[in-house]
Amino acid sequence: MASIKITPEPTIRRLPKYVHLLTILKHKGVKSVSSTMIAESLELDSTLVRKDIEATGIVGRPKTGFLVDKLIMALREHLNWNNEDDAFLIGAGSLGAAILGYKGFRECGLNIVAAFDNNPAKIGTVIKNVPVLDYTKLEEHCRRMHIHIGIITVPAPVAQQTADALIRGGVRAIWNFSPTQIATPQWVVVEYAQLTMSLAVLKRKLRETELTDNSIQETK
Amino acid sequence: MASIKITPEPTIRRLPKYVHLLTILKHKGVKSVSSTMIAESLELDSTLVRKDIEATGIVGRPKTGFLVDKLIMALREHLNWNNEDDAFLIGAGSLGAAILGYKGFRECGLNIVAAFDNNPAKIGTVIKNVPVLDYTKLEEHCRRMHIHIGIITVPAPVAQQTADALIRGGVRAIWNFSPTQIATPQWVVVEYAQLTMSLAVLKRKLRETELTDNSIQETK
DNA sequence: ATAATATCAGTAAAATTATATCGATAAATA
DNA sequence: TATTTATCGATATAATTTTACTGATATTAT
Repeated sequence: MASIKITPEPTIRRLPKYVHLLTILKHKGVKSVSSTMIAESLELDSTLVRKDIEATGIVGRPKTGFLVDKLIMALREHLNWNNEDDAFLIGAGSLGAAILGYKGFRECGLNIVAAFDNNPAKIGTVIKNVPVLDYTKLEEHCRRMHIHIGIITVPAPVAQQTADALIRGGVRAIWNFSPTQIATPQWVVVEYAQLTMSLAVLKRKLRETELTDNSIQETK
Repeated sequence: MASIKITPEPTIRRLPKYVHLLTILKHKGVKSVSSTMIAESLELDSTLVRKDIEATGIVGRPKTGFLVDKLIMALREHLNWNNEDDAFLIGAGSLGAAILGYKGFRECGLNIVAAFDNNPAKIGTVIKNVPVLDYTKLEEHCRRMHIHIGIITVPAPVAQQTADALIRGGVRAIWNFSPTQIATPQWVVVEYAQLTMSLAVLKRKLRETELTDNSIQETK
């Protein structure tokens, strides 16, 4: 019976923070770190940090904590950052270009090898060292290069058909930057990266603090 | 006694999806919609959708559902998208420029009125119709223009000092795109918008599905 | 006018996630 | 060497979030 311990999403979201903090500590020459210390730096509960670390399989030592080096490696391994995945990006607009230009994804095991667009003026050009290819050839290229990750940065109305093409090409995971829901078979992982979501949280919380600070009362 | 019903974060994150879907329906001429229908489109549980809508205060009618127009307005009101907030963006690099170039934030009640940078070559220029000003004048401008939202797109090592300047200038909410934790007084809302978080979820889930599909067993 | 049906609203239950507690253990100190 | 202390790991509790259930109600069809 297969038994992969699936990691809770809230945990996964915290892990990159740990990697970042630990990397800074490592550069400072720190050799070991306790969950207490991590928790204080990141304003979390220390038990929560220990639980999260548990997911990586690393065990610590009383009084000392965890070895920074080993912990970083285990976290990166758990997040699969040590295995580089090639990916295609579809939609070479301003958002697409920004993503192509961001160097940090390499560090997370993501290598964008080509972009696709249906604009003839863009096809054949190179953006941030990444070639822009013809959208109509997307499926074919996916299959030929065994691409497993597709990044969707096309306008909302064409997001679904883009996803369909990727899936026909054999893609297993889609990072969707369009605001639209896309329907996929269950074996395809879809992660929504929507800044509006994050902005919504920011603006709502700002309002909530404003309202509570001023002690305004809402009806009912 | 002040009593603002604070909305759970998972709910807030789903609300923009509803707005997007409903706006499409509205353009199609649909007048009313049921939670069941929303749930099916967005692959959620219908009770969850109803609970989320409850947060806006809108009530539906049996058999019919909710009026699309009213629901959109209520959602936008709840998210405070109808009140436009002016904001500053600090760090006019590639990520900053991409954010400045994205038109969709206007729709969410965010208006970026100026960018700041410490690079003399950039100061005085205009990026995507937004003027780039001198970073050393940040605090002063914040105070003078009564800016409440700051967007941090500076490199990690200077994120904290940028936040400090914003807070001294009276900012109440910070949208932090740097991967670093920033310390703030409790009255300041901080929202982390980190693509690496989202990517981490994508890559981890991809791995989990790969492992379970192949029925590989992990020790313990 | 009556019956059938889809849906809402409220309550209850389940699942997930976070926090608290406690004994065990390695390091530091007396 | 004995004692103190910080921290781990495990278990238990609490809080949050999601899902399930039930009765009421508006619309549609007969």
